[in-house]
Amino acid sequence: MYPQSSSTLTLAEPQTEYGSKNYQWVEVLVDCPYAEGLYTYGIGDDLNVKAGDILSVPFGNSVVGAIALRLLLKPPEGLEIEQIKKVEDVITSGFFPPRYWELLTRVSEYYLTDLIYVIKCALPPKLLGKSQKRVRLLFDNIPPGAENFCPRTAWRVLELLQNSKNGDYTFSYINQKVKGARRGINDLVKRNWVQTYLQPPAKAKPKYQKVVTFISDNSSVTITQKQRDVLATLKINGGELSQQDLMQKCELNSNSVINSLAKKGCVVIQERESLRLLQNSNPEKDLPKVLTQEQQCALEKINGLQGYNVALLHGVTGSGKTEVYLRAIAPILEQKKSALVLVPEIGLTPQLTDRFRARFGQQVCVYHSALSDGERYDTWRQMLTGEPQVVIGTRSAVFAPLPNLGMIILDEEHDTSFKQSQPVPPYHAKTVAQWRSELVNCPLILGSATPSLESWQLTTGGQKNPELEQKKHYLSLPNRVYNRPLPPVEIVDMRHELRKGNRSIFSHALGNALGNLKEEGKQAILFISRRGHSTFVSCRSCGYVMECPHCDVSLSYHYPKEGATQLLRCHYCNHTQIHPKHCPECGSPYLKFFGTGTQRVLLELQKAFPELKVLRFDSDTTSTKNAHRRILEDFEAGKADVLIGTQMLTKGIDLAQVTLVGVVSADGLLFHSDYRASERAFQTLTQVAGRAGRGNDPGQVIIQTYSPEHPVIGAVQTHNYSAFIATELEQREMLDYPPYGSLILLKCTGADGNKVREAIEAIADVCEQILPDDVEILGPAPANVMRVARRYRWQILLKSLEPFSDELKQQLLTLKQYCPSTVSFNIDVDPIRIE
DNA sequence: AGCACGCCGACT
DNA sequence: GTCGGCGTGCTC
Repeated sequence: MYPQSSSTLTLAEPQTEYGSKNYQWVEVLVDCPYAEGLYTYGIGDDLNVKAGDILSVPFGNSVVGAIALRLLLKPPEGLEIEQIKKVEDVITSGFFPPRYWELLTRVSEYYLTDLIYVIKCALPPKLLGKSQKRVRLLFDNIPPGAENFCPRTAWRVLELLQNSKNGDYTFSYINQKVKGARRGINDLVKRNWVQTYLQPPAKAKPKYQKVVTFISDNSSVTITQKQRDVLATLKINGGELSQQDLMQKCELNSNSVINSLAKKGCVVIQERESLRLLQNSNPEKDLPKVLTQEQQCALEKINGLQGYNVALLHGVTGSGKTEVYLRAIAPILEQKKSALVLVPEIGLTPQLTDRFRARFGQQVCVYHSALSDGERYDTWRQMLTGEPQVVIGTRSAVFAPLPNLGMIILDEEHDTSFKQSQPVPPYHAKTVAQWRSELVNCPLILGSATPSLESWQLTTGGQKNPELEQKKHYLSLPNRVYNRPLPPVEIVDMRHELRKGNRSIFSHALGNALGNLKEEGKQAILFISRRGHSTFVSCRSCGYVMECPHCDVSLSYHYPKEGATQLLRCHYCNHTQIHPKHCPECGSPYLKFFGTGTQRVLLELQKAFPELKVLRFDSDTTSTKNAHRRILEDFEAGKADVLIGTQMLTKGIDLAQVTLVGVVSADGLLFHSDYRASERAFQTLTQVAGRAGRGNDPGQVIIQTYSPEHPVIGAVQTHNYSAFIATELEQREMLDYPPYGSLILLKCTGADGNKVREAIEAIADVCEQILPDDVEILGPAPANVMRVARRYRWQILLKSLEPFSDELKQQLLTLKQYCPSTVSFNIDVDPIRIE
């Protein structure tokens, strides 16, 4: 199926026998865009290179990361020996678990992305770092009055360097500050006033640690009392300790005692890689809970799965999906295999991680982008060991290099953050997870309270492929644990409130419920679909709307707290400016705010209910590390009565004290042009509503809207998922949208609007010619917001009832040639958001 | 992508 | 002549 990759594939597998043959050359894939194809390097005597190793090699003018694909006994034809450079260093040796290459090449081919990009996203950051060219000032060589001797550009470079702290900048920085810096630098180099040098890539080096292992104590040599103590301590601790720990336990000030023991052959000291793993919270042991009959039933099904199978665990909010995961993983670990748990955003699910840690202790590790590079590197190395473990991670953890994978779980599988179109490859973690479980032949569990239409269709609809039909399962948890009811959902028509003379953002019902909160000692969550204060600012006199100078959108008003600076901010490019006192168009002082954001709700809430303590939970307040956890912990500890937030509130928050959930306005979710808008709105509202009544006290949900007749609102109110999904599927089928048809989005962006438009039109013309009739070409059309951060965006949507063939997709890659260099071209396979 | 190289017009 | 701009092509 993947002919061009299969040859390199088998050779890169770790089990390949290298024997004692003397390989002198290696074919590598270099980490350099536009340098597709293989390059050959020589291997020095000092290095031991194997297929699958990660190397650093000289390439052009710099040192780049590379992956060794296969070893060669002689250099390829048509290449002079003198041309071949030598491998500089081995960064990491042999990490590819079985079938791993196949997974990577499959991602590369399906998502039309160079293999090297896929490899990069599978590896921890900085592992394939590129070296930087830097320029350093040679202070002693510069004569006084140097400016009179050299040309203008050279002088400007010199001046820049002299004004810097160390007289040392990167080449690209100088190039950016001084135009035509290259010549200037060359001139200065000739005069020997500056020096250029390459800074090698910052390698994520493993940290080594000395480990002392007990060997014997009945040796013929005599040992001292101190030495006897050390040996005793070692034996008590399982015969092995790190030198550091041992010294501490025995109150030794140096390693001399241990060294003399090693000389006598009583112990051995080894250098071993130590892993800087996160071991902060060590929660109490969590024991398996008594399962409901439904949980038991689902668990038995999962435990019975042999090899590749897809199971959708559809459990309403609060039905105890996590407990099912935990119980499903336990036997996997007993079989000495590992499990992979994928979650939408790790920062939002500290509770899930804690729960796993409490159950499985040190066997759990977490892998996501909020970790420092060092932590990520260590976690990654730790996975390679093959020890049975549970890896909890976000999207990219689907590539976790676990050699004995026994199960993959995708929690909150409906979440759209599993698919991102930037940076490349634009993969969907669910799709990749499915491939991976197929390749390593293990079950895939998809869990959600609001399954995506794709997963629903996959596991409940009929499958054309009879093999898949046998391997799909639908497991349902329709009730909450302890027979807790789902919270009743009250819909408030805000037009009605207005007619009754209530101009506040809180309806009568929501206001009442908030007013009773303190008395009842309960907590509430308020959901707002937007951050900031107001969504746009407009002049009452002339109607002028404040707009972002770089994007085609209006600016949002930010007013974090009383007395703070009033700001206007663009939510697309983050442009920020001070809120003007007067309209820039007509000078009128009457500027009015429209729309409701988190800040405004916060201020209004404090005004109406000064006795309530409030916490805000959105990307403005959670940008720092661990902020999510801190805010949630404070809230859980009762340090506030109300938690106000955006979409983040929908994900995995399980707080027993919350009885009231208020949606300040559902309207922001209901009206989007996107074909998935309804599905997403339904999921968001249902998930938010599900935060209520998870403890022993019953919950209550109030949704405010100006369009109560909207079908999504009705479905959320009645908790009727299947009815909603049936109508939604019908509409998708009618229009050939996923899960029935397939989509590919072609995007062109660039600073010159006309150029972008010309390029996309040329591409559309070619598409008409090369694509078969059954592929529908929608567009070209400008993106919903045509200009973002000064760049114009146009797109073409390709729609096909049959999946796009590999040949056809390859043809799409050739479309890039119709874009001039100033216009960038991007292909998004299976786009999830079309805007 | 960088970066060199080479060609061309403008200016001291 | 020299400087600066820009298009083309290469990296084992």
